[in-house]
Amino acid sequence: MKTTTAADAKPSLTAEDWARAALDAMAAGGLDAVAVEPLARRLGVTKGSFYWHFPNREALLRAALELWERRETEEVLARVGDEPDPYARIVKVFKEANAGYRSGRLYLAIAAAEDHPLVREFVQRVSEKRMNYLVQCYTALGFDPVRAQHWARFAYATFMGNLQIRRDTPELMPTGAQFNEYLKLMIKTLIPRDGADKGEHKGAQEDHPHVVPLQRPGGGA
Amino acid sequence: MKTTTAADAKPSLTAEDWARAALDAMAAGGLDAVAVEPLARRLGVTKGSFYWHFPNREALLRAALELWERRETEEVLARVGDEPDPYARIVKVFKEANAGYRSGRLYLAIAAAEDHPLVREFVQRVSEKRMNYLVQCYTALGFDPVRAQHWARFAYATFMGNLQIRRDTPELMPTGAQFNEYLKLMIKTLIPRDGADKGEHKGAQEDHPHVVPLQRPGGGA
DNA sequence: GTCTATCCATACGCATGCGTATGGCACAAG
DNA sequence: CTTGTGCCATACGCATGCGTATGGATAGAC
Repeated sequence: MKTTTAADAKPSLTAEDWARAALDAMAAGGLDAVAVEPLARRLGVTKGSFYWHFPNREALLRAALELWERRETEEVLARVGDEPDPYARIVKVFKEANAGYRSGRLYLAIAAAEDHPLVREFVQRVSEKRMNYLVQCYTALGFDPVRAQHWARFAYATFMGNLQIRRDTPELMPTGAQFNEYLKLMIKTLIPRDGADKGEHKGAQEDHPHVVPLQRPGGGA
Repeated sequence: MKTTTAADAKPSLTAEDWARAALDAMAAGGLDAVAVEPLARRLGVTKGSFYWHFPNREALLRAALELWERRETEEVLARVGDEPDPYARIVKVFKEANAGYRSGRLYLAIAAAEDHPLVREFVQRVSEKRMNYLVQCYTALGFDPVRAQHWARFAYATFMGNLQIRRDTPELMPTGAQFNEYLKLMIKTLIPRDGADKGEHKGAQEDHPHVVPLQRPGGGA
């Protein structure tokens, strides 16, 4: 069996193995947890291995952040995939985001080290990509640019805040049916039916209605 | 003149001076920035001073967190003060929270170190207090307990997410009139007029209408 | 079998932070 | 003037992490 995570499988590590381990450490203990010697111990080797694959700690950090950025964009594409309905796209993103806790936790850990210039650079790119995706969704729903920006920011903020709540005070997050109610409330509130200012949407459907309002197929990716 | 912040004024430091400096360091560089020797340098003294006021670093951390918790609760009380209208209370909290960036940044820095048991304890207490306050507001607006919880969590998440956005990608936050539009949108969306499930509120007033719906004076503090 | 490149271990110097031990200095009490 | 206490400096040992220098092991090339 090849685990590629423990200290037994591969007789020879790769740079990406180190990057993966660095991301794990980051999620667990923040930026300062990305230390060469502890990572080496966890990988079952010594520093000698590390300084063969990387010139220094900064290079490892960069590799880890690049891996993270790649994962993030791939995950977003894999999650929403080929969903044509912009309404369903937002719903999918929101549900997946609130379900998968691991990726969000990693984001919070990385973003907490925004004082590091390299980290800041990556965090900004990833955040802007996410926001742009949401802006495109709301634009496809018929919102004018300014209102699409506002609603996208609103939804993104709510999404990020839920991550924070789940991490800091998980007992404040409901479970089971209550959680589904909570999700439905947010989705219904955060996705008005059109770009008009009044009369948001008043029908309470089952999961999400398939009333594709604009259906703009040639979006992006 | 007594500055109590630099390294010149008081000939003798107090434990609270250290706690304040620890909070400043926390806001700037996270939990690991609360280090004895760097703080001593910043205060213009040496470790000898610190270990007279505190037995160890953990005690400083506790003192700093206690100071933080005290500040947080005082600030909330000072912000909303004696506002009787629950609608206006939520609006005030929201506006103050989005205006004052410093306190929110500190919260994010502290919450990022939730792996530390002591930090986690304080973060949970502060978060629960804030959430409870919001739940009370929504309850005063006529929401049943479950829906009050949902809306309070929703609003709190949005509030936290805005902090995060402002810290990580400030260029995604609008300024001036755009920001006021954004604020108004969130407030209008996050404070439905009553606890009913349909027909949220359809009038678009100026700032916030003074249509006190329930006016429950004997809330709590 | 020898040679060479790949991958890693060992050992060192350096820097920084924690905690302790001890000495010093100012100032008020007596 | 002495004494004691509050407040701090200095110096030490210890631990951990970064980066470097160098040697060793293994596997394919020839």
